[in-house]
Amino acid sequence: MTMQLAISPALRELSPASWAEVSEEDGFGLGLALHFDQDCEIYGEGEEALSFYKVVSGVVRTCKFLSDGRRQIDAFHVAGDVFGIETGSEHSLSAEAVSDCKVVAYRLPAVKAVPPQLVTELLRNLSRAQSHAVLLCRRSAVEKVASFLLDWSRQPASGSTIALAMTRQDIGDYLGLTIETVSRTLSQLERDGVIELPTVRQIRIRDIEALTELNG
Amino acid sequence: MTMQLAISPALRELSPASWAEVSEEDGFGLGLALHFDQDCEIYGEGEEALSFYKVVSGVVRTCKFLSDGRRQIDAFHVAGDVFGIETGSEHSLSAEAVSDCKVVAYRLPAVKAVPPQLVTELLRNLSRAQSHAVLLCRRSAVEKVASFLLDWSRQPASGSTIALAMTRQDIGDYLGLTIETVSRTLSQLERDGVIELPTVRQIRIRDIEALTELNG
DNA sequence: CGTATTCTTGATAACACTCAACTTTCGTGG
DNA sequence: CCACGAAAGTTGAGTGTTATCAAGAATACG
Repeated sequence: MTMQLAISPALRELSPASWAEVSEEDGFGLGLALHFDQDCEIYGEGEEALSFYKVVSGVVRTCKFLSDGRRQIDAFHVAGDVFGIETGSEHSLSAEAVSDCKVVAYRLPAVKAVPPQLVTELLRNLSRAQSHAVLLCRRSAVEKVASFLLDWSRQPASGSTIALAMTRQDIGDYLGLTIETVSRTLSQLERDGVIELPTVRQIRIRDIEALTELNG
Repeated sequence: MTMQLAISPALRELSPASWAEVSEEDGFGLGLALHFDQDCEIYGEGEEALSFYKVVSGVVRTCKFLSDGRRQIDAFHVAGDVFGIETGSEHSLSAEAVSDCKVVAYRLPAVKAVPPQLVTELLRNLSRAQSHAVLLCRRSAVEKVASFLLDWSRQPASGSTIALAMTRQDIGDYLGLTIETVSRTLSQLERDGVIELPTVRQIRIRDIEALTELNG
C-alpha cells in the first residue's frame, strides 16, 4: 500500500509529530495517524489545505492571530471532533495541540465528492461556531465563564470534576477575556460556593443549577 | 407539475408572503419564489427545518433570542446568500426580513444527497460564522463598527456610499453593542472625517485607509 | 532546590452600558 | 400637503465592569 496521503507542511519539515499508516474506515477513507506534542502547530493559517483531521485523543485548538498580536481561539476540539475543513485551498485558521494528542489526517476530498459523514461534521462545526458567537456576545464575564464550564462538564468521563487541558490564557482567548478576568471570575465562583478549585487545572462543579442560571 | 415542496409554517398560516412556483435551476432543484415584507419572520427558532433558502433581493437576518430578551444577530444575508441549512431537524436560528425581500425556498436534501454547490455554501457560512466570532472578540467598539462598515462597503453597487438596510438596533445586536454605542461611534467617526452620514441610513466612506487601520 | 512559567490578587483607569432627555425621521390620516 | 404621533436615532451625565499595570503566590521543571 503506497503512501497516497498529502503530508502537511508541518510534517515535511522537522516536526515533533510521529506518524504511522492506518487503514481506518469511518467514511473518510484512509487516514494517517499522527501524534503531536503539547503546543505544536498542526497546521498554520494560510497554509495549503490538503488534509482535514479528526481528534483521537487530547485537545486541539483552532485559532487566528490578529495583527496586533492578540489571539482568538475559534474552538477546542476533543476526541471524535473533526477540524480543518476549509473553504478555499488555504486553511483559514491555525491548529495547535493544547495537550499531547493523537489525530488522524485524511486527504481532503474534492467538493464534488464530500461524503455524507463529513457534511454532518461540517454542520456540527457551523452550529458550534454560531453558538460561540452567541457566547461572545454575552456581556458579562461570569456568563461567559459559566457557559464555558457547562460546555466542558458535558464532556464524557468528567463527572462533576472538569480536567482542564488548557491554560487561563487559552480560556481567555476563547472567551474574549483577559487571563486576569478569567482568574478573578473563577475565584469569585469558588467564593460563592458554585465551584471548587482543587488544583489549577481541575474544576469541581458544586452547584450546577447556579451555573445554569448564570448561563441563561 | 405538482407542488412537491415543503411549505414553511409561516406560509401555511396567514402570512404576508406571496409565492409562485419557479423551476429555477442552480443546482438546488426546484425552488419556490417567495416575497416577505419588512420585519416578517421567514422561519422561527425551533421550527421544523424543511427548506433552506437563497436570497434573491433584499436583506435577511438570522438570529437567536436569549432568555433575557436580548437578541443576537448571527448574520445578514444579501442576494446570492444561502441560509437556513441546519444541523438537525429543527432550525437553530430564526430568520427575518430586514427589508422587503425576495427569497427562493428549496426542499432540504437528505444529508446523503447534498449537492456540491450546497457544500460550498455551507463552507462559506462556516467561514462567515468564524469571522463573526473574531469580530465579536475585538474589544473596542470602534474596531467592531469599522469592521462592519468595511464588510458592507464590499457589497457590489455600493460605491463609497453604503446603503444600510438595517437599524442601529440591528447593527448593535450583530456587533454585541448597544444602539447608543453604535450611534456614538458613528458620530465620532464622522467627526474624525473617516465617514460621512448624509442620511441616517446612508454612510459614505471618506477615508477607507483609516477604517482599515482600525480594523487591524 | 532554584528558576521560569503560570496563576492570583490588588489598585487604577478606560470604555461601554444605563438612564434620561432631546431631535430627527417616518407613516398616517385629516 | 401638512399635522400629528410614533418610532428611530442622537447626545449627555453618571455608573459599573473589565482591561491594564504591577506585585506577589503557586506550580512546573530541570
